[in-house]
Amino acid sequence: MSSRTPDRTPAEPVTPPGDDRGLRADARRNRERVLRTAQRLFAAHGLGVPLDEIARRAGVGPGTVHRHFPTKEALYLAVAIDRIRRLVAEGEALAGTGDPAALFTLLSRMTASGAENAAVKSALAAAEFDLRDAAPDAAADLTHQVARLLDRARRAGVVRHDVTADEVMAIVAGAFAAIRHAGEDAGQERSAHIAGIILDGLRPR
Amino acid sequence: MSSRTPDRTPAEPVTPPGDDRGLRADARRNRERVLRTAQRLFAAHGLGVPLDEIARRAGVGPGTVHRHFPTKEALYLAVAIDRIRRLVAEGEALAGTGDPAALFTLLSRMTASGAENAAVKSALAAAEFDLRDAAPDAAADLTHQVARLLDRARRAGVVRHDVTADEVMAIVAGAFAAIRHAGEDAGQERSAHIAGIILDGLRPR
Amino acid sequence: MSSRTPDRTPAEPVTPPGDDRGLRADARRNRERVLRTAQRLFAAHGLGVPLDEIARRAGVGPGTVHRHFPTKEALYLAVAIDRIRRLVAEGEALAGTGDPAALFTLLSRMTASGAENAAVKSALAAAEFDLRDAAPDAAADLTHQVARLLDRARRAGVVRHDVTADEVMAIVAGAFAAIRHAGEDAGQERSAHIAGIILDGLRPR
Amino acid sequence: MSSRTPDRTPAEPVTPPGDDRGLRADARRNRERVLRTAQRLFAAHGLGVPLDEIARRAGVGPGTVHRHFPTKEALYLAVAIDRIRRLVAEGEALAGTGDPAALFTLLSRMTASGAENAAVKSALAAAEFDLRDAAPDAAADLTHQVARLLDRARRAGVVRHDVTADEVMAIVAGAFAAIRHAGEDAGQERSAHIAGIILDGLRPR
DNA sequence: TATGAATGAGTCTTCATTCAT
DNA sequence: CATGAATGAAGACTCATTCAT
Repeated sequence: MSSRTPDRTPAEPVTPPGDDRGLRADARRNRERVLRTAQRLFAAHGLGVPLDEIARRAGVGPGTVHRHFPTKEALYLAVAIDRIRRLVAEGEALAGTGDPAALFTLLSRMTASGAENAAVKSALAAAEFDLRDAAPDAAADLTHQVARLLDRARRAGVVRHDVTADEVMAIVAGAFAAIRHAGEDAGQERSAHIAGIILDGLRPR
Repeated sequence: MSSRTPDRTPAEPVTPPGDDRGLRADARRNRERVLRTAQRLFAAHGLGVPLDEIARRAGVGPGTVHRHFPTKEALYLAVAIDRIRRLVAEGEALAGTGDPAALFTLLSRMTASGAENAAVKSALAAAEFDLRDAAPDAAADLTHQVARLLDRARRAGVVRHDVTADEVMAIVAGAFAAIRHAGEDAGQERSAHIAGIILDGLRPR
Repeated sequence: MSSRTPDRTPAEPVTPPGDDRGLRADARRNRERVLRTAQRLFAAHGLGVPLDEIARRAGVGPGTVHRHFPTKEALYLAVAIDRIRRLVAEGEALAGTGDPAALFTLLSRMTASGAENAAVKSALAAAEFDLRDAAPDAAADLTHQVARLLDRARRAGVVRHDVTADEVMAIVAGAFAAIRHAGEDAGQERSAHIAGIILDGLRPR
Repeated sequence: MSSRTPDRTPAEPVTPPGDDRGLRADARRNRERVLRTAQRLFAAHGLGVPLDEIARRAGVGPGTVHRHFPTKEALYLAVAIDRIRRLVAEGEALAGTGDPAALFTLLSRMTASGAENAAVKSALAAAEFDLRDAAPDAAADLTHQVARLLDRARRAGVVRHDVTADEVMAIVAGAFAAIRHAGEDAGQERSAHIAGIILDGLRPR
């Protein structure tokens, strides 16, 4: 590349960056495709999906997967962290509204099923690896976000008092599992119903 | 049982037998050891534990594991079915008491953590294979048992009306996952608390 | 056994003995059943048949097979030697008739298909182990028998002169293989035809 | 070929390609090495040779063998099909010469021993798996080729009339077995002699 | 002695990771 | 940088052989 095109990079970080800053456009596109494909496949078939399969579905070679994610665990992590970042961002936005029931809105969104959340369901519910060990920062951010909303809800009297943010997180993970247990084919409505029942347990008696 | 009815079960083992009737004494002992070891290891480390590891820990050769459980899937199943059988038996006993809240007693027992239930947690929560496909009879028995108790609880007005037996099963699976998510080290009390919150969602508003 | 029944063993060796002299009646019967079953299964499915399968089909436990034939190779050998012994006996009988074409009669009988010879076909044709290494005596006996008949046929001018007994043996092995290649379902007639063509090659031009 | 026809095959490899077209140079080289090693070892020690041994001798890892031949059976097949392809090609060439005795030339070549044919000997003679089931096309091609030459030989009166192409194939298989039976160490001359005697059976009486 | 359960070395196969093209 | 072939350490499973009942 000639020195005539130096003005390209400074404008970059519009979208929340992963670890893909400073990559060539094609490299970034590949990283993104691998990440999305991995989310889809992990969610659908568990963490046992072969990397070669992910590479094939993403339309790249296995070597490319390893260039971006040096080990399989790194790919798990990237998938989970990516989802969590989005949830934290959502929580941030909800916190801005001042709604005392924002906690439930966030939790509902988290459990609202659909392909989008499948990866989180899988990653958290499967518990085959523990996010809190692997990506303490991201997990802490999310828990912290939840803690803020929980605090507010508590002050407004819309949530029971004997529950901690950690427990809320565990219960959300449980809701994921329940939905997943109800079956892939359960449908939005059924899933929402189940999640609703579980979240109802959080309301004051 | 009073000592007045000694002619009923003298030849019968006390615990409900698995598929191990008619085996030689040593074979039954080994089968049992493998099954227990598998429960423990699956619960602790997921379904990915090598069979050779299970064999080693059970103090037998890998061939012995295969004699009793021809494939790894057969071992998963045997573990899960064994646990479910016990739950069904518990449900049977509770049904006999006439307590209208027996449903919650059973669910609490199901979720009551401890090594004993760890395998069910793992087997159901992981959902890496679906019991309802693999052992329809055992799963149906359990659901049926739950349905009976749910019906009674409904008539007594101690459970919300908009929930089905299948949904209760899903919610229990969710509670397993939540407990598991809370961590191996969470302790009985904490686990019971989380399960309690989730089950509270089932009570009438 | 009391000393009052010492007259039993001397009368034994009426049928050509295997290695089963001095066995109890039931033990001998088991040995025989294993041998026949092995012949049948080796012929039908090759030397790879599991010993457990042979045991099961013979209606005995695997331990019993090993009592009589300490290794699998010992069983191969016993099967092959048994067949060869019978062929040598047949050759002996034919040699007594004085028929100059007795060689062809023997060879035809050897190739005459049917279950009876299947084991030899397998054992010789497969050549997965070499009889001449493993049971030099039996093989030498048979070759020697063939040599005698070959010599006589030669003197009568009914066989080509440029062929040795070893080559005749090889050609017979070839005929076995040809019949086997023609298919299990070929039928007596077809098999005889093929064997006939091959043996015709031995006649003087 | 004279130098006057250079425009026919410039871009074509000389040996008929297997399924290795379009492979990278190193991949093709490895595939070839595995194939040749497998031919050699199958011929020398039967189909029971461990894949790991083949890999080791070929100087590749076991995974590489599986990349090219996903199962062991696929490797058997590839070996056998490769040999048959060459024989069909030879038959094709011989058919072009117009020689009425071309059948015998082809059969002699087929039976001509040496390392080259060892694999076919093994594959056909062992009959542990049936080519006609596994690779009907290749086997049919060869039989068809033989049928053509047989027909021509019959019209020229150099072969007996009561023999079919299938029987010729069986007899060739028998000749393989006979040669093999005569021993690895028999030498070209001895092998040719035995094969000659067997093929003589095909000539008119 | 017969049985059949147990053993454990050995087999095929998979797949995360490395490296030549 | 991307590709995809190669690697090789496991993993599930088989089966000849041994040994307790």
